[in-house]
Amino acid sequence: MTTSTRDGRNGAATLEQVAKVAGVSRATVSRVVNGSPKVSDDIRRAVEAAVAELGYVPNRAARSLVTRRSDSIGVVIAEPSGRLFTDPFFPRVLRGISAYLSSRDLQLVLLMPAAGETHRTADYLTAGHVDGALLVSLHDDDPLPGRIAEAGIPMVVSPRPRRPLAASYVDVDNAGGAHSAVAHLVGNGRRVVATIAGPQDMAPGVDRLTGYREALRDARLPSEPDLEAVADFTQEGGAVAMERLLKARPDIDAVFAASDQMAAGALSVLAASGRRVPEDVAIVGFDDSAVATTTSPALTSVRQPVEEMGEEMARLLVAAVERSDPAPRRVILATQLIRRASSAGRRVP
Amino acid sequence: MTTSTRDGRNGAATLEQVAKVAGVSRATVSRVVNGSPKVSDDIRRAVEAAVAELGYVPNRAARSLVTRRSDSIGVVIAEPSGRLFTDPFFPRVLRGISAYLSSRDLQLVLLMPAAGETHRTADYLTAGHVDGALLVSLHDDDPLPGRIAEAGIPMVVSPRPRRPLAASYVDVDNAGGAHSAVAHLVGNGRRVVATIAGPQDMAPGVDRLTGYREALRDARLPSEPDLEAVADFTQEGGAVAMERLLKARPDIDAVFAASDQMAAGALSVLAASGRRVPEDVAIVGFDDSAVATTTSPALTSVRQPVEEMGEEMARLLVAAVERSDPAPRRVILATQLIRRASSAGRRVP
DNA sequence: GCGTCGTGTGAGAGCGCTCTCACGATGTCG
DNA sequence: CGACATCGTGAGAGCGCTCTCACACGACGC
Repeated sequence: MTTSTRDGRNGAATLEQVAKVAGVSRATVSRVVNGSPKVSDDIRRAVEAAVAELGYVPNRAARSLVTRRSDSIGVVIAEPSGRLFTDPFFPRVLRGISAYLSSRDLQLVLLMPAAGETHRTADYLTAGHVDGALLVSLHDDDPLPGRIAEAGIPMVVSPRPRRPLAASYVDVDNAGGAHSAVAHLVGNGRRVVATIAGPQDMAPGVDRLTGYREALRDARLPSEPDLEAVADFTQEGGAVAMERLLKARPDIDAVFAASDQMAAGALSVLAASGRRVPEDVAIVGFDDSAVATTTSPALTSVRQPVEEMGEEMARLLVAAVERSDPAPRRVILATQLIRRASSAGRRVP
Repeated sequence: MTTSTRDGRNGAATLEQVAKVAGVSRATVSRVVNGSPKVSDDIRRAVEAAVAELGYVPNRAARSLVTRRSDSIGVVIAEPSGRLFTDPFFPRVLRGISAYLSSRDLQLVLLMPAAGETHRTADYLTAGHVDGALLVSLHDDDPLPGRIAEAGIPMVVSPRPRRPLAASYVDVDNAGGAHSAVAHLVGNGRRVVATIAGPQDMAPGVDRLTGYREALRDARLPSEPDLEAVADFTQEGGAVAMERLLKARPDIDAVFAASDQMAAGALSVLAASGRRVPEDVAIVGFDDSAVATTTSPALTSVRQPVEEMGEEMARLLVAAVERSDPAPRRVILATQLIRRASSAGRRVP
């Protein structure tokens, strides 16, 4: 290392300077920096030495200008879907996304549009500021995916969109997770298994309900409307749903809630009604969030590989951007049932 | 609107084309787009019409290349500080940051470096890819702020750094919040008030402990080492600390925990020891996170204006970038005590 | 020994924008 | 009525990079 090191930003070295130091042309330095194979070994070494000496970092703007790629990916996290404020789902997805993008030297541009900013967000994404978009947790009626598809920008969404959409998606096996939860309850001797379902305008809500029904059918238990209450993934919603269920069917001996938050709400209602958990009523949640361990008793819950989802989304998107491969792909990740006290033991008849 | 609309990205209109349609020069269009005052009204209108007609959006890369500004801000969220996975603090801060940046048409580039990537992150930030940096929740020994300061990149950190640092910061009034929590407990007739403190290598941990001590002093209650246990903001840590406290001082009648997670851990230990909350022992948490309402009883907690913190950080940073004003500023936001069942009522002596 | 090819390198154009500077038109003053 | 500001506009350079194309050079075949 000699005298000249990078000094902040304004003194940043340019290709030109590296070329002069290495005694080659600008074009050759560019080739080395971009890993072109058609450079002789000795020249490559000379250039690399010059790059190191000057602390050269390519100017992204200049490169983008000519390549017409921004080397950045937009990540859209939609308006507070309750989830935003109650469990650390988003940071974990972002971690997964970030890990993959940074390994590929891509920028993660985060967009958290407020309500009513859909238009603005779509404008931004379609203006060529990003090479692709990752859409997390949109509602089914959001016009964003449509606008992006129209503009021909590659995208990957999660969860599974319920309307047909020419886009790749990544999701967890919601139905399978619900199925395993209910099978677990039935396996413990429960016979009157209710569910507090999530909102039916999002795939996770729908799929978890489907999984519940299929598990009952597989266990040859009747699936009754009385045993199903739809709520909104929140604690308050879960509490209200539980009250409704108990009123209709006081003989309930197990509950599968489609989120931990709703399970927590149900728990307080069960306690208030004088029922013991898990002795009288067993309960299983979904998400395996922080809440699951703070309730008493702690919640059995379905864990999803959240970071992995983010990583997989990023991987699919980058592949689509690079190969400009329009064939949509689907990735479904497995869930895992985490057993805790809320569904322990076996009911004594 | 005529035939020519923007078609995705490649067909994007350029200044040149807008100029031709409007019948003026490229320079004039540039002036209009950038809001220069020295353009006559009729020409301005003509240009604006042409811009609308062509759906013109300035090319960020080209602009950056000449202005030598990236119009983007780096936001660094450090390695899982526990907090990342247990409460929705980060999404909320990000929301605040995002809201302000998008109002100023600035890109939010998110960095979530994994352990050991500090060097890489610093390289990125100092390479001129961003105009400024927001550092959230770093540990005191993180070398990142130093590197950034060295490179002369504007930055704002949160929480308050404990080592002297020539940077602006935003934080909540941790000491004040803790003080109000303890005053509340004392006001309810509690006399043996313990605390489960946070890690002492971060300002929030230190400041909340300080607030606790000051409140005891103000209430003319003795501050005893026996009544203080340090934990790590997690539920497990809180449980262990509570056990330690009970062993040393079985007569404890109130606990101030520096996080809701720790309060939740303490709650389970108190229950296991046969103590009733709030009748025998009252407890107050900090953060007012989702956990606070799922425990039983629900936790009284100190609420912090998280979104506001993010917004304020962004505001300070943008001001520093624009005015290249190196004078560090400090902003401390007020907290609010949210009363719930865990500290209700009054002890019957 | 001359054409032909392949291979590594350099010259140069140009990506879309901003910004300085020059210039013509208009207004102001002595 | 000429000298001089003032103001709005246009011409043109140049930001740092990539990429096409031409060229020099050695290897090869006839």
